[in-house]
Amino acid sequence: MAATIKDVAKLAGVAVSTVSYAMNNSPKISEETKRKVFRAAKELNFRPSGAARNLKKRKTHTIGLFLYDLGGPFYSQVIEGVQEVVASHGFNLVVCSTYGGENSSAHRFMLEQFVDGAIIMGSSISDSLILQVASESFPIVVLDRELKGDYVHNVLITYEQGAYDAVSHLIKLGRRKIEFLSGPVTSFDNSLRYNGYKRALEDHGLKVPKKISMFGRCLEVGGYQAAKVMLAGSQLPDAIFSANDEMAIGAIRAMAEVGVQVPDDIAVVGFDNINLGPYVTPPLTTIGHSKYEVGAIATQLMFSAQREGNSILLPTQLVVRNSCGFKDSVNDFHTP
Amino acid sequence: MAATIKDVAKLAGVAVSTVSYAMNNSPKISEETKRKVFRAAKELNFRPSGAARNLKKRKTHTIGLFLYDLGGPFYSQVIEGVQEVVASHGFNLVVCSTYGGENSSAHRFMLEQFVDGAIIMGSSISDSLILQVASESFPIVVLDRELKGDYVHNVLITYEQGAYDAVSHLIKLGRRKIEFLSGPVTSFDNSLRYNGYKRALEDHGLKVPKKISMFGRCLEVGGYQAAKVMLAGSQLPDAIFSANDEMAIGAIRAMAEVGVQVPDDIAVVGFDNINLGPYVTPPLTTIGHSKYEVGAIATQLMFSAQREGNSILLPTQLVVRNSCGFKDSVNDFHTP
DNA sequence: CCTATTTATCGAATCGTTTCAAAATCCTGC
DNA sequence: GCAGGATTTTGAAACGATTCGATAAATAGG
Repeated sequence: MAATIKDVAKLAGVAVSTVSYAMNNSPKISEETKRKVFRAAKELNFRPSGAARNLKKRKTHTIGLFLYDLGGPFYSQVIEGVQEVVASHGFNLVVCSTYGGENSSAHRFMLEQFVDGAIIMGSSISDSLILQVASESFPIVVLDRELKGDYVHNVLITYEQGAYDAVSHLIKLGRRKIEFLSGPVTSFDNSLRYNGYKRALEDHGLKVPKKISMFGRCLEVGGYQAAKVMLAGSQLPDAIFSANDEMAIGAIRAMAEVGVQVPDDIAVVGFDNINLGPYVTPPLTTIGHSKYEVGAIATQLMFSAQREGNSILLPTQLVVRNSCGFKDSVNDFHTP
Repeated sequence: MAATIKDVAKLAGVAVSTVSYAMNNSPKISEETKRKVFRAAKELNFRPSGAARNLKKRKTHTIGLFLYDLGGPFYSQVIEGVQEVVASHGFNLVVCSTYGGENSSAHRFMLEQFVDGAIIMGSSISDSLILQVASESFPIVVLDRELKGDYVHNVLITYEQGAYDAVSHLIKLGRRKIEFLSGPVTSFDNSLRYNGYKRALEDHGLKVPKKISMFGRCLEVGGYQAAKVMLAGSQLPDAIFSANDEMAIGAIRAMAEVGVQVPDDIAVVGFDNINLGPYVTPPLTTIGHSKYEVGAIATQLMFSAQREGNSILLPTQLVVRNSCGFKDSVNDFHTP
């Protein structure tokens, strides 16, 4: 099998501890001995066992980023932010999925202390597990919920305000009958968006229609189907506020199919400002937030090693494009 | 600190080995003792150390997926394919970046045997390292190059043929002066695409123009800039074959800005069939390949545990949309 | 009732490193 | 040439689980 430090020691004619020091480039070891050790190590193709090292040091030098669904387009920028900061600290980063509940890789890694810290997004890891494992040697940052506890930090986004802004924008443009295209009702993010939507309507003296249910996952096809159902109804709204861009795009497709004009007949505003937004017809008005920053800040928070849970709130911006019927782009921060 | 198996043993009044057996639900242990042990474990909030387990078992039960850039939109479906198959084997999956060469997480994980197998995509992990570490207990699948060795498998895609098909399609539609928008010249994928392009031109008796260099990374903005340079030249081509969709989309944007009509003036064909393709104006004709399948098959290959390196070749398909001037969609397999 | 057999538990060795404290070796100045 | 300090090297004890073989306890058969 693979050579161990013992084999190297034997071949180099020194003690095991000497090899260890040499491999770690300790100044205690003379240059000559180091050379001998390196030569032996190379000859045996020696590679130190991470498992043994981790066990002895009780550290893994690795941070975990736990996401529900690794494939999601939304995540990629968050990942980049995390990656960058983790690397700048000289740590390793592993990204893994929380899909599968108790049996997910993420779950196991948290329990078995495979990582020295975690950034968690997209639920499916319970609050209680997080509170159970968070500690000085295992700080945790959650991105998708408010959770207080020692060594548990939050990075949140002003989703409620963002939704408020989106809907206010629609109202300002003269829309009165604005429906909400909802994501999964259990989602914290979704309910914030709904609250903002509701508050905006109420503040402007409009009555709040009943929620539109959505079909399947919170994706393009869900928006498509929801819009189809809506279009089959009697009273069409004059605007739709969608809990995310994917669904908004699906809704636009559904409307295009039956000849409903966006934005002339119905205005649409999405949420998240995904890359696709500027490319659809009409280009999607949406609420943006800086995903890279979320990742980067979350990671910094994790490394800050404070006991008391910190909570950071990041802003959203209205990104005006065409789908709401207001052509002059005010602050289109993602023109491709 | 965290409780160890020893503490549990003491509290439960049994031997360490008994706790171990109990925690692993061995039938050797009586139900009563198990209950005692579980109670003690819960009370101490005991969580077994993965590092210790890995060391003793010399297995991590984890597969690594090593990508250059975790954020890439292209990867997400590959990741899903891998994730699914890995999970179906009851293994953990970690995704990590090869960015940073010797210091990348991926590099360290390979050396330190943090994973029991690896799927590698996007170079930056050298052939020699792969050959060095591949073994019966560490099978490797590479997705981006041809590499032969024991326990090293390849999953390749008929990129050359795909490019040939794309260019032939353009020629069939009457285009004669077809330029190539190149990705990084060092890339294996890119050179296959170039070869297919060249062969198609030659087979049809057309002369091969000199390559268009590209600017920056192989992204939308690279295509945009390259097209700008091209448009500034005297002799415009009547078609562009782009090494990937992102650059094709950038090129289309550049042309739209100066009033060059796609596809009337210049036809454009991309490569990869990314999600964005159907949404741009005009919808992008491209060469598709099944990314999910690549991931799934690669993973199966990895678990197959064969010594002799296997090589699997997956096909590409021409996806006709509008950007090449042929409206009737023949086999648009990604209508959203 | 005693041996034979099964069933439960235990002790100790082990996985491959790190690291402390002790031992060995090397200097340096007198 | 040697005491005493600095420098190198070493041995052994961890780290926290698993697992083999041995022991102890329970059950069964005659």
